[in-house]
Amino acid sequence: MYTETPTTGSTGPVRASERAYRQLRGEILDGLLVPGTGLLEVEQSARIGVSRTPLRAAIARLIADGLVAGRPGRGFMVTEMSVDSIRELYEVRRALEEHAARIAAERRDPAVFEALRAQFVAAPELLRHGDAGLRRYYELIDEFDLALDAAVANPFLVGALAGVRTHLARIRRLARDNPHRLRSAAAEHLLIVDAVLAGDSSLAAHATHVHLHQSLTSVLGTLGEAGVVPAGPAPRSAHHSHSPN
Amino acid sequence: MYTETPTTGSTGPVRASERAYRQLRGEILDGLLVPGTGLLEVEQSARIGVSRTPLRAAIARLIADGLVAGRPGRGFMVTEMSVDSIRELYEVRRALEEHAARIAAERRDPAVFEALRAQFVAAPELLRHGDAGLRRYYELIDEFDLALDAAVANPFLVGALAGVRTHLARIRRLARDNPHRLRSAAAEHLLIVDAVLAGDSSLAAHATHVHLHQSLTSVLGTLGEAGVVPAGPAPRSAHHSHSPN
DNA sequence: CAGCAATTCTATGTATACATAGGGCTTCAA
DNA sequence: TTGAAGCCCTATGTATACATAGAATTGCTG
Repeated sequence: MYTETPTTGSTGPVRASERAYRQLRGEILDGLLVPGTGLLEVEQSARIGVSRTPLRAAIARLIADGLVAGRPGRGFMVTEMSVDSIRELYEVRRALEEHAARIAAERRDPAVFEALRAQFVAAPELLRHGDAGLRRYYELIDEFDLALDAAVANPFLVGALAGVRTHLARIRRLARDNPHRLRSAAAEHLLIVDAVLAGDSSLAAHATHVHLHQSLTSVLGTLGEAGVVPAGPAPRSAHHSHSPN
Repeated sequence: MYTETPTTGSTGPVRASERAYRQLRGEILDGLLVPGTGLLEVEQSARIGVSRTPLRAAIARLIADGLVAGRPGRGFMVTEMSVDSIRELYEVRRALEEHAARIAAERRDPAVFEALRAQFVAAPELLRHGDAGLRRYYELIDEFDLALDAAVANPFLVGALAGVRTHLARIRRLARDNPHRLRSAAAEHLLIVDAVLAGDSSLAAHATHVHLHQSLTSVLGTLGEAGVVPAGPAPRSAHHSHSPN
């Protein structure tokens, strides 16, 4: 309460670069900044209300996240999400999440996954409660991811998964899940949770594989119906591509 | 010798931030900047010969790479490499490289891996030629990695692997490989190449698993002999940990 | 009318000056 | 002597002014 806002609560760091980063990232993930949009430093810094310096820091982080690509001389651009890149993303996601599920089954805290299990059992009911239920369902997915992260207890793996999930958020927005798919997904999640609870690492990995296969199939199906860019020139270099040598 | 050379050829971008990034990254990977070293902006910018602005950009990239961690208020620090973090790194590395090997076996260009095969067959001979041979051997490993990257043709996976390999370079420096281990490693690589050539994705994955297991065992053995930090407080967050929400 | 080249304009890259926050040290009091 | 409180100093965070490179446009020439 020393500044202007009384008590913002948990929003501790009010650094300008942090604000710029969160706003731009949110807008890209929400699709407000359409892929291909050129990000001009002066324009964006004026819009967000920060100087060019913190905005450059924000853009640097977005480039590291793979959400923004810098053209050689001319400006920056929100990266595209082609169907090919979605396939590629799921390829990495499978590798990481299968491994994470396998490890989680070995190291999990039973109490946490018992609680998750109960919620996934109730998920189909949840999905009958319109938009609010849908939001709650996605929160449940986030809790599941967090529980998995805590179980694997591996900063490298968690970091890699975080990078994948970033791009996943963009895809989730493109492909509007239908209720039927969501109910199936809940059942698949339940199986994974059960496997983790039982300490069955092999089943956890295979169930994750199946779930991601179904998820990708659904996403590609939705995108096939709608008019999404069918192939695209591929988003050069997903993560940071600063090759030092 | 990079500064005043008239035409360095392929080294196009002479941006100050790029120079600072490469120099700092190289020094961290080579162990010149000991883990735990505090990086002061003014000090480093004066030493490297750039202003604070490009140096901050360089540090931002190093943070994204996981080589540098920023303390809340007070400065930056070269991240530690504990034995635990090495185990964690190899856990991710196994997941990614097994998957990459599996995919490479399906999509590889036979000619490329034929050439690699010949070189790995000749590797044991190479390792009898002292330091020059050793350098050539490591170049061969790099060629192998590049061939794998080209075969998987997945920017996301390649990017994730690049991140892992960055940290691996630091470990490689800590754990001086003995000639016996290198000969075994060459044989293991040969098996992987053969599996990829044969299009046997399952064998490629399993051979990679075995190779990485042996590699980790060797590294941990070497570190056990020498006096390396046995556990450490774990390097908080390997990759970027800017949680937006 | 088409192609090439020079110029200009724009947006990034860099440097520096200023604001601010956090930590360490000193000093005073109990 | 020890504890705490306040001051100072240092290092990061931010803003702005300047340099520079690349691209598009426009004009000229064949």
